[in-house]
Amino acid sequence: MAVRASARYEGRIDAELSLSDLVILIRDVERGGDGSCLVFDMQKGIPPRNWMPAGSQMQRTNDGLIFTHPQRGERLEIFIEQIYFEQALVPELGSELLKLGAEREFTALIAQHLDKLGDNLALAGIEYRTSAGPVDLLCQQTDTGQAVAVEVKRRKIFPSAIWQMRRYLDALRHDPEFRQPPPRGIMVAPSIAKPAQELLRRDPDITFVRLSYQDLKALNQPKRKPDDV
Amino acid sequence: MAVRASARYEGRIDAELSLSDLVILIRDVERGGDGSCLVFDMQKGIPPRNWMPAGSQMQRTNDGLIFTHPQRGERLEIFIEQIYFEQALVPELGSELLKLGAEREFTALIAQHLDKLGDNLALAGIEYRTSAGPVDLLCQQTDTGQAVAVEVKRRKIFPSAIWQMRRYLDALRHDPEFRQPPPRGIMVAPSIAKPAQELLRRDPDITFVRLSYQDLKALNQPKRKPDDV
DNA sequence: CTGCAAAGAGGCGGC
DNA sequence: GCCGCCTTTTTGCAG
Repeated sequence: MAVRASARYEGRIDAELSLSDLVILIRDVERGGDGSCLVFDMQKGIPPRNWMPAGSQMQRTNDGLIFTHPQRGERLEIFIEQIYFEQALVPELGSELLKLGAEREFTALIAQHLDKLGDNLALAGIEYRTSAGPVDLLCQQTDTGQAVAVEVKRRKIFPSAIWQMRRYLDALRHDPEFRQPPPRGIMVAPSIAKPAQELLRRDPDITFVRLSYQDLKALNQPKRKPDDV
Repeated sequence: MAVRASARYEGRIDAELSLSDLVILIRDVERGGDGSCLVFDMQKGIPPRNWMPAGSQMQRTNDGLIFTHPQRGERLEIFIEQIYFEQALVPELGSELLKLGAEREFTALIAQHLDKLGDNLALAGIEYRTSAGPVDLLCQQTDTGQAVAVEVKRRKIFPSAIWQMRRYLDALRHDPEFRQPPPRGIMVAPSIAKPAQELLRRDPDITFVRLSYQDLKALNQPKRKPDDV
């Protein structure tokens, strides 16, 4: 549905959308949808300007449309001035999305290439759960038995990630299985912000290894020469 | 545009979208759009299944559509099996969205009601920048001069927010202006998760004040009785 | 530009 | 259900 309309949302915040040219996607429950509604600017923006969650109820009025979600206390009113076009249809085939290269695969690849992180590392656990949360990879030095927590970021590392690692290490220091010798940490990411690097400079327990998903994928596909495209 | 199609995205990750019933929103630059493209499942989901950012170039092929964004190294191919409908139009009126009740307003309201956080508090700064990041509100005890960092969350507090506060306090302890007497912190939010509460129980420097945007709005509009609706 | 954090975040997996 | 964390996060803001 494409319209010229304004809108008002009340619920988790209050919001007013000015009169503008909009595309509205309605997932009508009666037509196999989940009861959600999305309102987009026709010109720009990835996120919707307004929306209602799955399970909303729709009412048509003289002015336009009203969506309500009583359980969540949300309400979206759309005041339609002009309808450019409207089309209803019943979807039959749902979609499935397969993603490769998200953090899970990145972590799995690193687990296959622990030598890139250092010598004598053996995998002790994936998503190992500490009291401070799950560590992406837990390794152990085969020579000393030292636990090595590995935190993988697909994007640039910021200071909060360093603190996250510090919490994991602190939790491991209270874990009877890994407390001795004192554990250390490795941050793996394609890049690191300067303030985060400064934190590491003063922290003898945590190191940074620069590695991207592309780097690791290349290791698994070593047959292509660099000039092949 | 509503279609039965499959899609393949290559760029920041690799992704494959199965053959399914989809709604495609194309912001064609030639028609006043920003060059972005959004692909939605007709049935469900707030976020798009696939998308391309603003500034992408579109090509029509026999199979369907190809979007490329060379600068960002992204590519989205859509293989169309059936077109349910297609409609092109030129948007004329862009939208503006006014939001009330987001964290900025919440923080501003708290600044007007510091008495709700404790006695003898005076505002020293909004979004006060420490070396660890900006503190929402910085206050000072008028009696002792103690700095009081206030962190405002519009939603439930989780442990990471407590650690965020600890970093701010640590930064303030190194700030010549506020290091003495040792600063303390107040977390303001409508609720707090149990693990976060447990952290606070052991932390004498940080306290939690339960307060929601609705609560504060009510304080500014005290004329209505509770039974008015 | 980088750094940093909010978002009406949504969505996923684990417990 | 709560909790923790990732996201092709996007968006906004300040230095």
